[in-house]
Amino acid sequence: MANFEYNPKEIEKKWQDIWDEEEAFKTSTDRSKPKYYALVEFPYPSGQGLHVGHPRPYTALDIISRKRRMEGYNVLFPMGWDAFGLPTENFAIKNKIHPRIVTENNVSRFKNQLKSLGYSFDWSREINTTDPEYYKWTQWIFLKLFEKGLAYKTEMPINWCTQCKVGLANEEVVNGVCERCGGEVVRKVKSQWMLKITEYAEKLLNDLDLVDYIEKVKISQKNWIGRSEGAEVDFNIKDTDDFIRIFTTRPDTLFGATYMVLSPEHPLIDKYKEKITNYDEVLEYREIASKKSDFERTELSKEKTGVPLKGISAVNPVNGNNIPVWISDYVLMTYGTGAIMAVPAHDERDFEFAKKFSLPIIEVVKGGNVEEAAYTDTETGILVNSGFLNGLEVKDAKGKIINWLEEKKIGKRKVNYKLRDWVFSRQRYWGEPIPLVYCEKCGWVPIPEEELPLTLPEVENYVPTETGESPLANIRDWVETTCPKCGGHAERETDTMPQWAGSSWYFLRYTDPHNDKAFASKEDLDYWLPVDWYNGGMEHTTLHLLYSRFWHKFLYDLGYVSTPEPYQKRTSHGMILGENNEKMSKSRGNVVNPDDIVNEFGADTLRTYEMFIGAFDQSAAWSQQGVKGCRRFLDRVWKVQDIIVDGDSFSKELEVKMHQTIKKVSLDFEQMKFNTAIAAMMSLINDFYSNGKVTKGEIKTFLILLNPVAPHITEEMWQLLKFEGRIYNQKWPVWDEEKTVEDTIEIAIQINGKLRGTALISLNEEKESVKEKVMSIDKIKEILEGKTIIKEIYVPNKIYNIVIK
RNA sequence: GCGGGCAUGGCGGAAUUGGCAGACGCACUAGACUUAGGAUCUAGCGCCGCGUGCGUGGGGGUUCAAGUCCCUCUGCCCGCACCA
Repeated sequence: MANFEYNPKEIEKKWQDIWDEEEAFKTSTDRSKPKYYALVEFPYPSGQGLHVGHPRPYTALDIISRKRRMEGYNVLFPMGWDAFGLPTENFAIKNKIHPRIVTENNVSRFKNQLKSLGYSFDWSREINTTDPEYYKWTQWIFLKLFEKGLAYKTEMPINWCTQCKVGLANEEVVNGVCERCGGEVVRKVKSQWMLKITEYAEKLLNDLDLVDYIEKVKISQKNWIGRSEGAEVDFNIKDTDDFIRIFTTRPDTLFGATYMVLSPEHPLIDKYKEKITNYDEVLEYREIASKKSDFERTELSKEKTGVPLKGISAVNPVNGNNIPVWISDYVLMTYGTGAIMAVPAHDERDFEFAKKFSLPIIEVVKGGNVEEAAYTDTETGILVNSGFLNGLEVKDAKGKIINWLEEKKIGKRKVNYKLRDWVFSRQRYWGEPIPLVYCEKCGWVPIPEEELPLTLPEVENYVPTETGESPLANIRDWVETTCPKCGGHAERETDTMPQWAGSSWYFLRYTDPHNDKAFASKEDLDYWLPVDWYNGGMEHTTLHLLYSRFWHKFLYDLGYVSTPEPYQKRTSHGMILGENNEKMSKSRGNVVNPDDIVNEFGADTLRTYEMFIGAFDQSAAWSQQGVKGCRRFLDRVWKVQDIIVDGDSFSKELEVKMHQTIKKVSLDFEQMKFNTAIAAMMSLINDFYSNGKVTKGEIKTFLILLNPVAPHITEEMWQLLKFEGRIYNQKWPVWDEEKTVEDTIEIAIQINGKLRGTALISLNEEKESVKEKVMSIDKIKEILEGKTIIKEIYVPNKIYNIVIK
């Protein structure tokens, strides 16, 4: 029958064209169907093209999407391009090609590659963050944030990449170097646009309860937000009316505070420069600290450094003791109040500092030896040396001292977050222009909505200026403009937005991508949101997820979207490593190009292998041999055509196996256990061959099960076997639970827990009758000879265990 | 340092509530078909001293029964990293 070879090259192109022509995967406008929104992270179209890591999540959700369509859902499964960003710009600078052209080329390459893999994306909804029709709305959302006071400009030390000459968010600094280029990062003070994500800290944390994210994603969100409860306490600066406000999570240890530490940047230092007798020394320390990158600050942490503020002392409010004030870079200006009370007896960092500078250590919680090490246990300790707190447990002491502080109005209960506001400025060309102008008279003024998008001007040169200004700053006729408010002279903001901007709301645009009246219509947003299943890499689980949740919540508060959370479910895929078990990279020479796999083996083989390679959420090493095995499987699927016989139902021999496989594949797909689902299908194919024949009913079901994984070969066979219509719009098969179990079962016979034989029994056979069978087996009789049976345990349909002495 | 994850044949990896460890694939071995085989098919394939033997990183425990539960130790991977 199959007198021709399986030829993926031919059939894959053929079916991709047919699907396009038939608009097979175009999202339906039929609102009567239940909706399903499946989302994968849209790629950054790099110059390298697709690598084999990309298809892993795409294939996974393509499988889910194809299955959902067969289950009767109206499915939205879109794709687009996160195309602003540094690599494109750097490439453009180097090769003197406009980044728009570079982007176009990269996108077209990526798109061809994705198309060759047969994904069921609705390409009519393709979006591109660099398209003015798209970034118009990115700018629009920014203006809303500005309008609501959530965008502000401030002078602040930022991480400055000396190589890219660009400001980086904390998150983009990895191990002290620039995440993208690996260049040195130093601190530099610049005026920056910031977004007040901290205002949403509590909601971003609490609403994690509303969603179904894998646990490790929730944990990383929580850690990043970093909520901690404690108190703010004011310490009087002796002989002044000023106070040093500190934040502590251990107000119970207040009696043990023997000195204070300010961050080197703390403003009170300037205020009291007259009083500080060693001010030169202080300035010198501050200078050194500011030059250090965050990385150096932490790297050199083995040894604490600091300078006392001579001439200044503070008063511990609980006991009136005078205590010295120091500055040290282990106290960060960006957390809490930039100042701490130091309790060396019960904080490791303070302990280390106190030991180095011979500062007093007072034990206030019993349980350790505070001469040897800080005692930080909060569960068991009892307060000592602490006046009215003596004898209390830590948790009770905390409550009591906070009440006391609040009564005396020298402190209050306080919640702090590690999360900081989002640095939203980039001094770069290839990003969304920030749609604000600065007017001497009116200050920062948004450009009118009808003038959006504010497009990027054409420039000769994309290199940032030496001073760190964006290249836009050099285009005077773009910069110079009039104030929309007063009509006077004004200048445009020349910073652009970070790459995170466009990806913070792209999932909303997919619901209505061509709308020119709104970022998406309320109707489409209401129907499609939330995203039912969002899969992406672990590397995006903190930032992208947090940022896009923030924007979504902001739009929710404004009434534009109707769900408090954007993504109902979030899963994560593991990385694909090279054959040598190392991360794939050019320099390691272990990169596998998906095009080569498609050419040699076919897209269906690539898809099958990517899903078979191992547990979806774990990293897995590529194996060319493994790819071959999957191709061999598809060859065997193809050749099954030789043994097909008539019959719409399942044969008696295979009925149970068929139902078991339908069940296994259906459930495994849902749990992203693609590897075992494919294993089950391989096993079924093996059974087809050992059975010597397959009915049309069996092959039909098999092809539908395999279709989400290998859509081309199954579509082709469906046609060759003259089944009706297209496989892509068949119904997903259902299993009959009763038919998933054989009526004859082999059980294990154990003696003292060790396997000593097996017996065939009928399903749910009574213990007595099973016992008879077991006791009649020669080998069992032999072992039992002369022994005493103490106990017999029968687990129905599983084991029969005899305990003897 | 803190948080999370992992450890099973030669390799990738399977194993509901504890219930026949090693599904499925790769590699390997033997045979068949062949001028040929890096194609295909058939069979075998955890280890050894071949036993009433041993075996899921090491040690201990609970249980009739442990990869799975508890205690403890070791090693690897990924986040975060002076967050008061």
